[in-house]
Amino acid sequence: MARKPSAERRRQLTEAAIRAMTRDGVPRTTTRSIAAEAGVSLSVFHYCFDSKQALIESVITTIMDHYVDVVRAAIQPQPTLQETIRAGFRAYWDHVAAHPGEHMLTYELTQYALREPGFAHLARRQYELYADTYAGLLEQLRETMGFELSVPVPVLAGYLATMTDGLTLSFLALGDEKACMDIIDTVTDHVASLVRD
Amino acid sequence: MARKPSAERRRQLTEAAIRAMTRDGVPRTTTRSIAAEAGVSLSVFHYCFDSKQALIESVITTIMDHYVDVVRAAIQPQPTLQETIRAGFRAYWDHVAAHPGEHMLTYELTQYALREPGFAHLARRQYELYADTYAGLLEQLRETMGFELSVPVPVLAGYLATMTDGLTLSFLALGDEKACMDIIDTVTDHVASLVRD
DNA sequence: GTCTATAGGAAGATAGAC
DNA sequence: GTCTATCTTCCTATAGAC
Repeated sequence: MARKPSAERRRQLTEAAIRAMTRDGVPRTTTRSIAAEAGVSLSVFHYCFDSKQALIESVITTIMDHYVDVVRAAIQPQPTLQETIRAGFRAYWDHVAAHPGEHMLTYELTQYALREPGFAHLARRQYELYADTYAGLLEQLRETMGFELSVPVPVLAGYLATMTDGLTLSFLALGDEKACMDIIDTVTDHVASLVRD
Repeated sequence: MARKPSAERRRQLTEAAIRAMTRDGVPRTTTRSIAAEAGVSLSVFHYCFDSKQALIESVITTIMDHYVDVVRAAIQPQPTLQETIRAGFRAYWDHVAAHPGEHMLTYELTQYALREPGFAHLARRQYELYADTYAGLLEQLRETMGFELSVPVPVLAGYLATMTDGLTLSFLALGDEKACMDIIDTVTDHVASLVRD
């Protein structure tokens, strides 16, 4: 195999791990299967990462960045807040339907982080990031569109983040897209009712 | 060890498995640790269950029954729908705060069921049960209190189930009880606004 | 039904040559 | 930096005596 600098190998192994975990689930993904997916031998793995734990930490931070990009890309300002929320949910939803395994993986990694001693801060950061991303977008919309909310921005952001999370999980378990759309409609109507011009 | 009928041993092992999984997480719980927790030898385990998979199926169905009991016990009719929802969330919340590990376990088992071939129906049944439980309670309240809703009962039930699920996960990751209460207040206000006498 | 003992394999991590 | 070969440990599951 061609010699590569360690940093690039680490990226390569992290991406391979994400593919393997998406396909097989976190508990069934072994260092061997990751090395095979990356096309390198097992000892290359341990040359680049001190342990499997160290790789998983790299996977978690990488996945989190991907996830925030998805949410950020989904939310594009529309004429009204209600339309923005609805379009945002819809765009996010297309991503979930197209890549369910990736979203399932985020839940598995959250569970892993909550169980593994010393990893709890990663789960916390993940959920803070969700809420902060929504809060930033709401704040931005509030300024450009000039409306007021009858609920503090951080509370509404937490509400939307929680809703997104619950809906995704429900869809992964039930696969009932229509039920999710009905709920999204209820939520968007609710958000619209919180706007005061 | 005293001889016991197989059915009782199965119950004993299932309860021991739930304790071990709550403590150690699903992936780290081995047949050995379960047998040890139950105070029996490893071969007793395999005498009662064909495989580890068979035991986990027993664990999932048992946990689901427990969970529905918790939700059902939490929701007691109050003078108004809003108060009922609020009191229900609060009672459910006390259970989550008192037994976070148990609730974390339900998510781990959902993930397990979604990944394991032939177990997907268990995850689906679990989420159907959540929604059906809420729908039954809403229907019951609607009849005894005589109100109408501007949203179909199944949709509102799905909304509440999704919200419960998302909130629980958020609490497990962040541990921010106040943020959850703020969101619950927003939700209860929302539900109240859907009532038409 | 319950036990001890063990088969048989797969996991994470390392050794040492190149 | 990368390889093959191996160490050590732990797993699920079974065999066979009592």
